[in-house]
Amino acid sequence: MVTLAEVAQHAGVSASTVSYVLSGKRSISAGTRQRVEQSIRELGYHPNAGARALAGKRSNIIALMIPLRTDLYVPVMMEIAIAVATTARTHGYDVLLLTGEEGPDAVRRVTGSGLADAMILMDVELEDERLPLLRGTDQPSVLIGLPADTGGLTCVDLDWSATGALCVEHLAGLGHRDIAVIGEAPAVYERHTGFAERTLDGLRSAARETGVRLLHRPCEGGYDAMALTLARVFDERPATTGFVVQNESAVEPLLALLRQQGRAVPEDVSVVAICPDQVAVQASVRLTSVAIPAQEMGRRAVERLVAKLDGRGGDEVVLLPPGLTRRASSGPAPAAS
Amino acid sequence: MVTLAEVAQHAGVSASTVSYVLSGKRSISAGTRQRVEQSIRELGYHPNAGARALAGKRSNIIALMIPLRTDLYVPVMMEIAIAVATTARTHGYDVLLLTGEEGPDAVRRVTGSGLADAMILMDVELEDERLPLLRGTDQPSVLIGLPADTGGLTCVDLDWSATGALCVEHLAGLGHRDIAVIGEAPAVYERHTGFAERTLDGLRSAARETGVRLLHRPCEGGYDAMALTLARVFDERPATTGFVVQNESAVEPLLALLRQQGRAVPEDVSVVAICPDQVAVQASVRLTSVAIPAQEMGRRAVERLVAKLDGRGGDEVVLLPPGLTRRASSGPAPAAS
DNA sequence: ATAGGCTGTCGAAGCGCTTCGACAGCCACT
DNA sequence: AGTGGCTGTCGAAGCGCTTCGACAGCCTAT
Repeated sequence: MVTLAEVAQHAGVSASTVSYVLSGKRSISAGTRQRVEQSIRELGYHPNAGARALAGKRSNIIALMIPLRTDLYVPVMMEIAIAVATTARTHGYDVLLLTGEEGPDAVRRVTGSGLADAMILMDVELEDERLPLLRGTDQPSVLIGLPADTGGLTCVDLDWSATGALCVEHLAGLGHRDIAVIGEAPAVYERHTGFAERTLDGLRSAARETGVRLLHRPCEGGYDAMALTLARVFDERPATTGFVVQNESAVEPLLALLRQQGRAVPEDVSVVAICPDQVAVQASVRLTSVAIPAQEMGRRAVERLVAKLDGRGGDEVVLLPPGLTRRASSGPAPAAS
Repeated sequence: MVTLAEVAQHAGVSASTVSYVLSGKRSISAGTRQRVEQSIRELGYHPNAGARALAGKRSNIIALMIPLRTDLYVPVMMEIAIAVATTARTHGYDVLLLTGEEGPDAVRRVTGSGLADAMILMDVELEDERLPLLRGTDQPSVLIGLPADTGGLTCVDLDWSATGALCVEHLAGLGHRDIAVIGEAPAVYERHTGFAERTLDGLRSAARETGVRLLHRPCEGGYDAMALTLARVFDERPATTGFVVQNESAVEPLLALLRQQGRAVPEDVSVVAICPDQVAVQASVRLTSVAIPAQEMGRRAVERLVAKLDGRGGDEVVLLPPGLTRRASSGPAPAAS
């Protein structure tokens, strides 16, 4: 293991000079700088992370807490995690992966041990038990997701309410009067996940404003669950011509079932999905959809966090505006039969 | 921030005594131990990670390098990552998330800086450029996946070759003579990802032994790509009655297309998938499948790694035996028409 | 009664780095 | 020529922990 002192000796300067070359916190003459940099390269020096954290009082590590569950759209989580990791690296930070398993204890542990300088929390519930801890510490944090009370917190999320509204407005604009919403699994609503409830709010208020009828049904993913749900929908509202799907593992089953029932998309029934673009494009019918900007969310979260670590900017709620892309799955409502 | 010294003072002992209570490396009288533990609790003490790493020469962090790409089955990666994180925690380790982006540099950085004590690499290619570095360092590592040359390396993986063989044997045993393999995206084969090539080997040698004809076609995920591939398959081998699918995002499209063409599963055509159980169960036809034991792989990788860190056990290749679960998508080959 | 061996605790050194204050040398003013 | 202000470099003091050697006190075997 090469140490600072060895580099210093090799370059013929003192250890502190090498340190200042590395950090840029004091001016160094061009000649000295070059000699030091040369020595660093020749010796293959890497600063020791522990020593750095100890002396500098910051670890240059960001903790990312991901959900343990896999009932929510996993690729989105993964994409966020990857975006967080790569963005963090561009700012000189590494990412520590925490699972939801430890719960609030993880927050205490990380805060207390100085393992990480800051944290990003995913899968935030409306009344999340980790929030009091976050408010009670001076360690910066960013939530991906919106709790009920955002006071004193920094959050980044898609504007789910606007997302819901957008879907309804699109369908209403095409003349659909009866819209069914295929939602996430019941468990997601039961634990009061913010995005699910907010989407619902947006859907409902847009329905009210445009005067369309809305039927919301949670749905586990998969073919069988979807079949049951769909049967119930048409049972209760035979005139349904528009679907909004928020559960990605219900998308393909829904399309298959509609096909099977002889309902053409988009001639008889229109479908709007809330899902990553990749899913929308790969489906058996290219889906009109509102994208979930996973990368953007991860990137923005890190950027806000780094800003806070640098003492720039304070608490803030960043809501990304949704965008609807029209593809082949939505069209004018059929004439009433 | 509470320090060791403060705990020591509070408990009326020396700092080293507190340290020994924490580490258990020297015997401590019951009374002293209790007083110290009491003080730790009262003060809410957490050892400082940086200081610990510096003095103890180990960070208690495991680095996990996940692929940046998302053309491979993402939920599997995610499940592995989560399993790694939770298993690591039970052994007292945290997990640092590295993306493939930095490539070999990440290995150098982590090794050189003492950021992590060991690393786990995912998405290993047959001739991976990170391998020489791994062999050249004394930092323990485990690969999830199998490179061409496993000398001096520890690897954990599903036995893909046996997996392929199992699929063919199952179909051959049911009387199928013409089998089509729907593989991963072409890019996966082009970069010589071990698991894809090994599966193919297993499929081929089992085909040779059972005397069935095999047609292998790489396939991007999604409906359109699958439609093209399927058309080609039936064009070249009209008598095909068995399918092995290794690309999870091709599973549902395949089923939909077969249905659309009036080919009943499993009466006319049998399908065996290589995918996580969840996918097999959620599909529109409950799929006969060989499971990808993502959790198991993550867990085993950490356990091997911890063993190496503890000086137990050396290099070793752990191949998990595949298991085929018969569900509704496979049955006897139809009588030749 | 004495030597030897345990057990439990302490003090001090040191891990590799950052950062503060000191200061030598130089320039540009008076 | 003298003062003041820069600029670039250095030495030393820690950061909070682990670990080594020392040793006091006690018990057992002779």
